[in-house]
Amino acid sequence: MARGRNGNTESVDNYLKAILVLEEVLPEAEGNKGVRKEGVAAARVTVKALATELRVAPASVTNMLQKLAAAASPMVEYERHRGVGLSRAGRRRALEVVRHHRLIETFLYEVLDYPLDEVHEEAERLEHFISERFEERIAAKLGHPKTDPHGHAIPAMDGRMAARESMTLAEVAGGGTFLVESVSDRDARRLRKMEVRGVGPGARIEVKLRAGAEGFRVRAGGAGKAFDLTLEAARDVRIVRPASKRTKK
Amino acid sequence: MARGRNGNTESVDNYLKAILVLEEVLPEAEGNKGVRKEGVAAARVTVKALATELRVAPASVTNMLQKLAAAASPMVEYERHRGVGLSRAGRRRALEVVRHHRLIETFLYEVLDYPLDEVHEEAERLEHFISERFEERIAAKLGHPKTDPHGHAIPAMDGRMAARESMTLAEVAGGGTFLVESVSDRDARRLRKMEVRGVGPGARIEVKLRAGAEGFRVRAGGAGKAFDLTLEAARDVRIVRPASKRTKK
DNA sequence: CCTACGATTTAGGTATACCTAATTTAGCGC
DNA sequence: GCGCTAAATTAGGTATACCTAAATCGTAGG
Repeated sequence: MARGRNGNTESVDNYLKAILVLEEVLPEAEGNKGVRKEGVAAARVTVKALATELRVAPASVTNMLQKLAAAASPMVEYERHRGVGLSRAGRRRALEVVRHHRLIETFLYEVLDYPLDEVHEEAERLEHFISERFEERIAAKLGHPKTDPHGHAIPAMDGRMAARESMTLAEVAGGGTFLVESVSDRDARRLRKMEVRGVGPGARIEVKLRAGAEGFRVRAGGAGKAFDLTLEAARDVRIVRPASKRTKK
Repeated sequence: MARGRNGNTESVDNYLKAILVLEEVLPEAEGNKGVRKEGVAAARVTVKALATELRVAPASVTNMLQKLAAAASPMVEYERHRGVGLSRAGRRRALEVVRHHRLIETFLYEVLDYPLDEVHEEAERLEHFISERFEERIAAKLGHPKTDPHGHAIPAMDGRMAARESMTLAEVAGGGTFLVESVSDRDARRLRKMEVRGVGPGARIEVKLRAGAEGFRVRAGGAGKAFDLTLEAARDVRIVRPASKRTKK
């Protein structure tokens, strides 16, 4: 039970969202070393990746995918043993849920003065249950923002979203000065840590490779103290290359 | 699945809320003609009444009550064939859900500029999913309001709620002038109709018994046009007796 | 080419929350 | 005190979304 405003259950929406995330991330993630067979549309998402992302047993994923793919107008393209991708309708819905999530986060932060590291959890729950009206009203109240407080782009109503030219901090080869585009909201502790150190969207950071160990040494905006980031953590920070004058709110 | 912020499912919360409503309404409703056996604590809510309120089959209610009553610390006092009542814990939770509902309604109306007749539906869904933090933040934003936009009292955090001295319009014997305390939000059409006619919380209305038919002829605040209300509709309007200077926001 | 391993799927089970149909119970009128 | 009826309960079934354990598939390495 427990259906969101549209006809999907909360579970289904979560599967769609997870597929979207994994589809977008795959071409950059390791384990898929840039080699993509020509002609093949988009990287297919594996059952295992979905199971991990959703913290669910692989068998549960297979079951759900079979059901989704069997629907009248499926949200998902699925072939046994060959992974899944979103159909056009599925992508539309997934982007709508992401839009909800990011608008809610922005709203909690801007209007309800939530601490930055608490917005994600609340948005994760509410994203499934708000109506179109609610979405529209908070978007209007916020002046139709383009990004959420973590720096992530908010998809437009029609599902379009600004393409990103950014890279993750983990991909930085030599070090240098960068502008922070976004910081992942998935780990609240890490997020708070970064926030305290002055690393947030729009911040200018200096990055050095860490001598000896893996990872980076980072100093924010001149003001902050330098601190270390593991490779793992660096993967959660997206940066823009040349530290131009470009400013993000 | 789909649990609200506490451990209850959405369904369980809805049962608790329904029991609360029926417990409070019973002593005034017909079919229970004021005769209550002395000593008996509170009117017990029947399975049938719950089934009707929740739009669910009676068998489903029996099942659910058995499960609720069998819990470690039950939210409900239930004996086969003798109806249900809320336990202390159950009443606390039910009042919390009502508090959520009414705060959300107020928030949607005041902050997000919802039309009055749309707040109920949205609140009905969201009340189960907001966190304590969300509740606290909107209450603060609104200045800890005492009533929602329909004129219903908002329970305090500790579950206490202003006792009401009001009566329903349906109980008016002869007619006269009254102050509107509240208008039920359960029927959006009716609510909109009343709003257009100027009948809302705080309004002063003149009431006459309708000649011939059942029901009432009502005129709001001198300004509005007179119109008819069925007995049914009159039961959804609560009024305060002497039309004193008392003002409600 | 063929095998072994990891990924995937199938089979069978749990819990929630509904349903309908059949049965039982309470209590009223006579 | 009996029977009748409405209310309540039991019995058995559905759908969702999980789970574990047991098969099976695909493919990379030998």
